[in-house]
Amino acid sequence: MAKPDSFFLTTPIFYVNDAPHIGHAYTEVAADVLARWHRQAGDDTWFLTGTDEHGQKILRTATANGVEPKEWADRLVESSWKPLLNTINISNDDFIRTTEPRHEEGVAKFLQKLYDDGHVYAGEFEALYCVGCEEFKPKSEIVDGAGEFEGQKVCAIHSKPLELLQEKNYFFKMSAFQDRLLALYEERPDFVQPASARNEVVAFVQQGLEDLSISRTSFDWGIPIPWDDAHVTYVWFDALLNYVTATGYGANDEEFARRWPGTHIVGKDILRFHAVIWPAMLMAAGLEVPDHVFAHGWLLVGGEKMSKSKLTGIAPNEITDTFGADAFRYYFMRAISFGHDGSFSWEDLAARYQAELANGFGNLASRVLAMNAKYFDGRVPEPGEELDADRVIRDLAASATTRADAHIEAFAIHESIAAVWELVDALNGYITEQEPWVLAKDPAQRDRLARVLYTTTEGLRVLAVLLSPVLPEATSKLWAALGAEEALGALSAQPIREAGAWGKLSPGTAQHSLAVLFPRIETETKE
RNA sequence: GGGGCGUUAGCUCAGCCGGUUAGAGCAGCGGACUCAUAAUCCGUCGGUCGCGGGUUCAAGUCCCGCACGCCCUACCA
Repeated sequence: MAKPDSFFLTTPIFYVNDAPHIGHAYTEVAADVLARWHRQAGDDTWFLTGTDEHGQKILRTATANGVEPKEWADRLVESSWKPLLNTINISNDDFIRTTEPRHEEGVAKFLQKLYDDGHVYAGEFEALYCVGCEEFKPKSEIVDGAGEFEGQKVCAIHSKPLELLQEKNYFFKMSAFQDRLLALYEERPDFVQPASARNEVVAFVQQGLEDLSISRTSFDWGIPIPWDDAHVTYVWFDALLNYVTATGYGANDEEFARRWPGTHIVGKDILRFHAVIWPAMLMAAGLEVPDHVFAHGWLLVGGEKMSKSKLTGIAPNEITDTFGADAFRYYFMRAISFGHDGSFSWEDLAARYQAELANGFGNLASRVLAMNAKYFDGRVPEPGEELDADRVIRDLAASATTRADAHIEAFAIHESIAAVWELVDALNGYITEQEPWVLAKDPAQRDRLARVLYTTTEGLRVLAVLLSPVLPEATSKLWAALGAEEALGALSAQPIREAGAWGKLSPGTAQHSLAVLFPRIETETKE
């Protein structure tokens, strides 16, 4: 059992053959925000991501490009996937590739363990095979034939009849875990989240589980089955194991005990692998099941699921080139209820950037620092007596911090940001009501002016900390401008759950000029 | 075929176990203010809560039916 404050978070590993699009980036950002929050809260955080590099598809494209599959994977990892993490500012602690020795050795150990314990047997895998595709087809790619193939099953891609073939495979006795899985979902209602995802999983398992074919012989780009090297491991079985092979399974017991079990963030399209197959595998191996499996929704573009085949796929840098990584992160985390499908549109992105980031938060920072510079020589003012209006802000800072943390704990990232944003809005309103520029004209109101600006400055300090997991770049600039870097140390070292405690910035602290955090972006003319 | 989800202001969405005149943000309109990235603040316009029945003193909120959209119904990562 990992320590109570252990927080091990994962994303699915990228299938290297894909082209990165905002769906991949969305998963990464969500996980990154959670990881950054927990890390800054002082939890023993470990954030893992990586790449899935085996399987027939990769072998095929590599061959088509005239290179070895490993070389092909190397190329894609370096040219596409690692740069993606950079583009959106992901703070992963580790990056595992399924072609690394630590993974291949771990998978072999895991398989051998299951085999030795009688969870694996040799059997016949019978399925419909497409000669055109040169592979067995999943049900989703099998359709009823028409015309001359009326009454037959045909390949969805080639529209040609499929052949029923057998292949000797090793099977994992997943069916034996049906009752234990159902008991798991029952006893731990938050194991699969959100509830809608849990319901689907329960309904699925209740229909009855079949055993899972976990080896292939028709190609060799994969991890060999330890006791029979004529077979390679089925890619999903291989891929899921990255979560434990990256944290020391079978190699570093201390590290493994420290990290596992973890929490998985996945897209709802691969929920079943993580909420059914994966826990069954772990049970068979005598390991703990994950803490949570959280399925997020899809990004909808024009009301449809985003996909590259429909030309709705958008590369993350198309957005970050114009709006920046912070805006990318903020937009998807704020505008979409985490766990639900969400609509993406350029109009909405641009509108929120303008209204919320530029006019709301960015401008707030500008006006406060400008007044400190103008009225207090660029230093944190020595505050006068606190009045009710000031106390309201202080209380809100504390309550927003508490609520934001609770929402993160519940994977409600959008709610967390909304709670923090109440402080942004309240500060803008407070400034307008207190009219510091009027106070500044009356020497008798000097203390009052100082209190008002002290309140807003502390408010900014709280915001910088609370928003740093979502807006790492902008908050870092703000932190430096507040003078907090010298006075309080690095932003990333500020305990986030205590951000709302008032009075951290001492009067007299020297501040610095702040470059515009979110510059206005000229509205593009639509063609 | 079976199962599940969704349908609330122009747009994107909140509305928990049914209970005062259905909410937010954005967009629109009017006003205030000037510290600030022509930004902020206030006010205001705007909804047959998909349709039809039913239960109830009371339904967006529970039940039944219908329409439209989407998802799942096992080995594509």
